[in-house]
Order: sequence, then C-alpha cells, then structure tokens
Amino acid sequence: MTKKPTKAAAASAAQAGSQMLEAAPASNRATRAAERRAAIVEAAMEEFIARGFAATRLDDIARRAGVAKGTIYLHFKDKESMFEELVRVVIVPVVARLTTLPPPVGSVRDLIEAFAGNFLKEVIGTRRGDLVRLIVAEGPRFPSVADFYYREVVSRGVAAMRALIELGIARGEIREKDLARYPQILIAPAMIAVIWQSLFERHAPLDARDMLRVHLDLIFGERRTT
Amino acid sequence: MTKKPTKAAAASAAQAGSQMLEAAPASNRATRAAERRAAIVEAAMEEFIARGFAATRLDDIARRAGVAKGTIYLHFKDKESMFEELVRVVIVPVVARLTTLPPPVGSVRDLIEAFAGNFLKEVIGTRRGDLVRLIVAEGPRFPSVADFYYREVVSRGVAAMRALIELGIARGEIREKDLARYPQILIAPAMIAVIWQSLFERHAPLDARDMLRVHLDLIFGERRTT
Amino acid sequence: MTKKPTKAAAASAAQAGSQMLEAAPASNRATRAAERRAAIVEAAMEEFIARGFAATRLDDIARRAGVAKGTIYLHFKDKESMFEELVRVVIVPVVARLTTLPPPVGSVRDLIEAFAGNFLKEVIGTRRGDLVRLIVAEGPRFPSVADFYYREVVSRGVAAMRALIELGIARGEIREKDLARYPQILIAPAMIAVIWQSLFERHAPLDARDMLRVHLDLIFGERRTT
Amino acid sequence: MTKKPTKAAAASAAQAGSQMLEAAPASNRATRAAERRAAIVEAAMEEFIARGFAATRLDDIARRAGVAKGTIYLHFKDKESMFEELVRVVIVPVVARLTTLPPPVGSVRDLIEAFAGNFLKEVIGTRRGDLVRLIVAEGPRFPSVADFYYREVVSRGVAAMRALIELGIARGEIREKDLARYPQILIAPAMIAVIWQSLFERHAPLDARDMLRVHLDLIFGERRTT
DNA sequence: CATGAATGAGTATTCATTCAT
DNA sequence: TATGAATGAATACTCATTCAT
Repeated sequence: MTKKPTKAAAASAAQAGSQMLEAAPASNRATRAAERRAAIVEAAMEEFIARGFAATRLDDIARRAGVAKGTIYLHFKDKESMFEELVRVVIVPVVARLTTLPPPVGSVRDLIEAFAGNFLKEVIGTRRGDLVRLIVAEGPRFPSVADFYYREVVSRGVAAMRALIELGIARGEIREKDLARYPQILIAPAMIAVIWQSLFERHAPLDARDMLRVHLDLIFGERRTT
Repeated sequence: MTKKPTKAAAASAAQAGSQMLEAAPASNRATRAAERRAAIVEAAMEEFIARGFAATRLDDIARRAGVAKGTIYLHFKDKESMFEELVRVVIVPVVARLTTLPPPVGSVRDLIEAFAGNFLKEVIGTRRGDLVRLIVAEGPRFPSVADFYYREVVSRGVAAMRALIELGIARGEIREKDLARYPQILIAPAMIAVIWQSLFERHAPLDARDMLRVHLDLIFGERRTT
Repeated sequence: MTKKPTKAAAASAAQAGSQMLEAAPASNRATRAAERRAAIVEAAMEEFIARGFAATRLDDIARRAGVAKGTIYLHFKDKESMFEELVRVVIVPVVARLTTLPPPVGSVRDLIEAFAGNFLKEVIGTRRGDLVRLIVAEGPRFPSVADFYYREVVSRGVAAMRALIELGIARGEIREKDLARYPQILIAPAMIAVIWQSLFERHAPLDARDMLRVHLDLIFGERRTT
Repeated sequence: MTKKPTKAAAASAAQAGSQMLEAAPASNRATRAAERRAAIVEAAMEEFIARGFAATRLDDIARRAGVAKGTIYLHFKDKESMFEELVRVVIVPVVARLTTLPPPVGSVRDLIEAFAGNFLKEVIGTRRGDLVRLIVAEGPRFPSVADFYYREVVSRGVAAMRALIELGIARGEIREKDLARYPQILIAPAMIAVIWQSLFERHAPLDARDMLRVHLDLIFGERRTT
C-alpha cells in the first residue's frame, strides 16, 4: 500500500512531470521516495497516453521511470489503482490553478478570455490535453476515473462557466439567455481543440486561440481583434 | 487471408449490424459468408466499444458472433486489421447517409438543422456515437484509423459545414464571417454531446437536441422554439 | 473450465498414471483430450509429490506431461483446482478397489489380512503412498482436500475397520472390545509405514508386511508365521 | 552470516517460544539479540506451520516477530537455513524432556504410560504436534531436516521404545516377542493422533488419551480403567 | 546492530494465432 | 469452409535478498 500522508504530499509538491521539478533540496529518505513516486507518475502518464491502459506494460513504465519493476508496487497497489491515482495527481493541481479566477474586474468577456487563455496554455497541446483524451478513452472502463473527473473537473467547470454566463446575461453582455442552461457550449470548441490536437494535428493544424476568439465573438455578438 | 474483393463488397452490403440485415433469400455460399462476416463485424464493434481494442478478446467476439474463433481468421488477417476494417465498414454508410443532404430549399438554418437532426438520430446516444469515442480513444495507436477517419469523415464534414456556413454568410443569415474558418465550432457541441453521453450521462443527462438549438440560435442570432 | 462430463469419464478410465494406460484405441478427438488430461494429472502428481504444492511450477508439469503451458488451462481452472481434482482422480479408484472386500469367508483375521495385503500392494511404497503424505502435508492449506479425503477415504476406512473389528469381537477372535471405538489403531502401523517409507527409508528400511503381521498378532492374540 | 557459537547458545537457552522466555534481567547486547532470535524462531514456526515452507513470507515472519525484514538476515543465512535451524531449536528441548524418563520403578506399563502421558501433554494437539506434521510435509524437500529428525528424534525414540519393550518381554509383561523388532507399532497410534488432530479434528474429534490406553491394553493383554 | 526501501528473478495466467480434423 | 484444441510469447505481480542509512 502507498503511504499516502507523507508521500502524497511530497508527490503533490513534485507535481506531474520532471520538467516541473524544482531543485532537489536535502535528499532525505522521504524526499527520495517522493521523487521516485513522481518519476513513476510521470513515466506512467507518458506510457498510458501513448498506448492506453491495457496496452501499457509496467516494465516500460519502470524502465522509463528508472526504477525496478517491484518499486512500482511500493507506491501503487496495482496497475488499475496506479492509473486512477495518476489521474488524480495530475488533474488536481491543474484544476486548482484553473479555478483560481482573477478578480472580477472588467467585462465578463475579459474574464472568460482570461479563463480560456489559461486553458490554452495549461491544457491544449500539452501532456495534460493528452490526458483528457486518455480519460475520454478509458472512462467507460474506469468508472471511478470518470466519476472523479466529472466531480472534480467537469461539474466544477460547468458551474464556473454557468456563473460567468449568468453574470454576462445580467450585465447585458450575452443576449442568448438559454446559454446558461448549456455551459458546455462555451467549452465545446476548447474540448474539440484538445482532441483535434491529439488526433489530427498532422493532417490539419488548428489555431485554437483564434478559434476560441471567433467562438466568443459568436457568444458576445461583437468583433475582437485580439 | 481475407479475400477482399468478394467479401468486402458483401459485408458492405450487409452493412453494420445484424439488425440492418435484410432477409437473405438465396442462402448460397457467398451470402452465408457475408452474413458471418457481418455478424463478426457487429460483435467486434460491441466488444471494442465496451472494452477498447487491447482489452477485447477474440474469444468474446467469436462467441458473440456465434462463430468459432478460427473463423474470424478466414475473414480478417488479424486483430488489428479487423479493427481497421471494422471502422471502415461501419463508418462509410453513415457518412454516405449524413452527406446526402436534402435539396437546398429553404434557409441555411433549415439545412443545418436537418443535418443536425440526422446527426442526433444517427449518432448521438447510439452505437455509432460510441464508435466515435472509440476512434478518439484508439486513434493514436491506429494512425491508419485516424487517417481514414480524418479523410472520410472529418475533412468531408468540415468541408460540408464550411460550404453551408459560407452560404449562410452569403445570404446574410450568419453575421460572423470568421466562422467559415472554423467549421469545427459548428459541430463542437454535437461532438461534446456524443462524448458526454458516453461518459457522464448517469451523472447528468444532457438534452442534446435542445443544446444544439441554443447553439444555432447563437450562430444565427435569432430565437427558435423548436 | 474443464468439461467434466466427457473428459472426466475418459480421464477416469485412463486413471492416474501412464503405466496404467491400456492400449490406445481409436485416437479420436475425445480420446486424445483424455490422454492429455491423464498425462497432466500424472505429471502434476509427480511434481506435487516431489516439491509440494507451492514449490511446484506449472512449467515443469507441462514439460513433464509433454504439453504446452496453456494446455493445462484447457483442463483445469488454475493450480489450486488442479491439485484438488488431481487428488480426487487419483484417490477415487484406489478407494473403490480397496473397499471391494473379498467375500467374508474364513476368519476375520483372514479378512483383515486380505485388506492389509491390498493396502501394502496398492499404497505403501508406491506413488499413492506419497500422495497420502502429500495430503497430510497440504491438508491444512486445502480444507477442501482434507474434507474430501476424510469423507471418501478416512471415514469409509474407519467404518469398514470398525465393522470388521465388531465382527471379530462377536466371533470371539478379538478380545479387546474397546478396539471397536478406535479402529484407527488397526490402521495406525500401516499409516506409519506409508510415512516411514517416504521419509526414512534410506535411513532404516522397514518391512511393512512383517510389521503388520506382528500388529495383527497383538490384536488377535495369536502367532502367525505368514 | 549467522554467528553460530554465540547466538545459537543464547537462542537455545531462550528455547522455543516467547511464552517460555524467563524474565530477562540484565538487558545487555547478547540478551537482546537472543530475545530477537527467539522471537523470530517463534514467529517462523507459527508461519511455517500455518502455510508450509514455500508459501511462508519472510515479511510475515518479520511482522509477527516485531522486527524488520533485514534483521532476520542478521540471525539466519537465508530462508532455508532458518527453517532447518528452527526445527533443531524447537525439537531439541522436547526430545531432552521426553527422553528424561522417570526412574524405572514400577511396571513397564507404568513407564510407558508415563512416557505416553508426556507425549500427550507435550506434543499432541500442541504447536509441537503441528511441527511434526510440518516435518512430515517438508521432509522430502529438506533432507537435512529429515536426517536430523531421524537422528535426533526417531532413532532415539525407537531405541528407547525397543529398550522398554525388551524389558517388558523380559519381565513377562509383554507376550508378543516380535514387538521388539517393530517399536514403531508402540508409537503408531500416538503419531496418528498427532496427524488426526491437525487434519480431521473438526470432522471427528479423537480422544487420544483413551485411544492410547486401549492400545496399551492390546500390548499388555490386560484391562486398565484409566 | 537494525531498518525497510529497492531490486529483479521467478511464476501463474491470459490470449492472439495456428492447424489438424 | 469451419472448427476449437493446442500453442507459447507476453505480462502483472510476488517475494527472497541486499545494502545505504
């Protein structure tokens, strides 16, 4: 079993990717363990994204993480729970950052554009975007992952969008009142962009930023030139 | 080895699912083979959708199709090419039907609504919707499938949408001229609906038809009451 | 899963050891399968006896049986149930033969000596004797095996012994009336002989036949010279 | 490496089980080590009895003994030699006690009954009885254990029994002169009782004491009423 | 001495693929 | 053609053993 209290915290600090690791401080026992755990998470994410859950070999994860196969089992109960925990560990900090909205100064469109900018930078075309596609892919076989993702990401995102939309309607920036019933519409092009980058980028690159601007023009009924 | 010329045609005629099989009058050799092939395709689709490519067992496909395991290899070279052919066989007739647009009478909005209605009926919440999710899931591991899907479905769909959008702009029904550069926006909510039904229906059902109407209201800048 | 009806019967006919296989008749499908199953049982018995349950490798069983590893799983669900079925398949015919008593002519001592002679020939110093030791060894970890062995062998053997003892008492051949309460005493030296042969034969060989005669002399209070 | 001279002596003093440990007054280095070693031996015996050699995990032994896994290797070279030493450490004091016969006063039957009484108390239905079954179980894979057991327990026990039997014959208490050639007969029911308790107690409890009395009645040709 | 994280060889089990019938 | 028994490579997971702290 994983020893959550200590390691989870450390791993969370190390976050999801070696590129984000700060300089390693005092290399004590707990720190080493956290680093290894982070390396496993990072490696597992790469492999799962590249091959999907079933086709990913723990051998490859271990090799990529630079640990022995057995070491994985010091941190995760089995392949399934590794996948589930991995999604949590990688998703949570992203959600935290995305939902930390800037103070509501300026227009609603500015707020939404700030939000979309974050999304563009943090998700689209990144490993995390691929992770979203992975969740779409494996969700049906991992109800716990789908549940977690709905609860932590989707429902919160929808709620946040709805609040912004209602604010926009109240302030007269948004004319389409029914939009508040379907905040999914607001995010749909962004989600499509995520999937598009994963699947079709080499066939036809997509300027996600510009597409989102056009979509917001539709919603706000005006023209922006960025 | 699969004997493509003969069987592929037959299977294509039998299309994608036993429920669509017409009565087989003369039960000659070729017809029997086509029926079996169709049964395998149908069964394989169900299994692949339910478990994904890697986790699906040929044993289960064979059992579901009511044939012996070895029989599958009389129709398909191996599991991979079965998956690839399956996508082709199932997708092609759908595309054919979806792209058979009604004659361009009435407004562009009517045209698009007709198109969306077809999509709702034929895809969202159906096996074929699940197949779309499956393609999103397995695309990265099956470039040939992603290529095929892009070529046969996505690029055509985008082109068709673009044509409609340009017509709408020309006729003054659509004000947002940049929309023609991103026809993906038009389909984005429909795609989201497809994925939503697969993953989150039990958490929060989504009225796809109504959502699409709202989205069209945004684009056409008017209100419709269904 | 094993397909009991057909195969079990065939395997039962082939019994527990190639040395007992009759000439192979028409080598049809079912017969081939039964032969393989018998070969696996035979090989498994050898390996389990030599190494115990946990230390036995299915690889070795397969190699010894001359089949591929996967073939074992066509006949047995897993290692545990292979062990359990193996005990049944090997034990049952022995019990059948041992409990087929000769007609009760002559003295009770003659009857018991006939029984003991069978036991000596069929069990002590044979593979089946080793199997008894194996059951003693693995019984605690295989309650189902211990249960089966108690039900099919021990309780029947005890009952048969008790009947004979009571007959001996009734006829005045046996003076110790309390012996009927502990038929185990009658078999104890035979069991010890079984275990002795497995463990200490090379330290000090034991003439089981003579020992049993002495033991019967004790019980019947007379002298026999074989 | 184990440092036999020192530790073996200490462990031997600590004997077989923490419940037998006297209060440790001066808790110096050597004493602490001996206590740990005794704890490991005790824990190992429990685990080996419960699961057999191969299926026992050093992790479980360490946990039960309250030491770290690595500590085991400070006392024993490896799992195999731990098992071998364990048998020695546990068996030796039992033999010592059992072979410390009371002074030969009274009849031979009294002597044998005293011996049997000891055996009943010290072995049957106790951990040590289970250990006997364990030796029977693992003997074939641990020739050194079987050798040791034969040399230290079986051959001594047989010799002691033979001496008693010959004394009984000389004194006219035992009529069956051939019994001296098979002292195993004398102990057979006791051994059966040991195994019976391990395997079949829950199916049919066995009054070992009464059974032994009946057996002695057979040998001494008289009736005793406990 | 004592620890327990890390290792990696070892094993049960699965499943795509073949081929004799 | 169709079958399904047989195969054996592939893979998740375990656990005795080591060694840095």
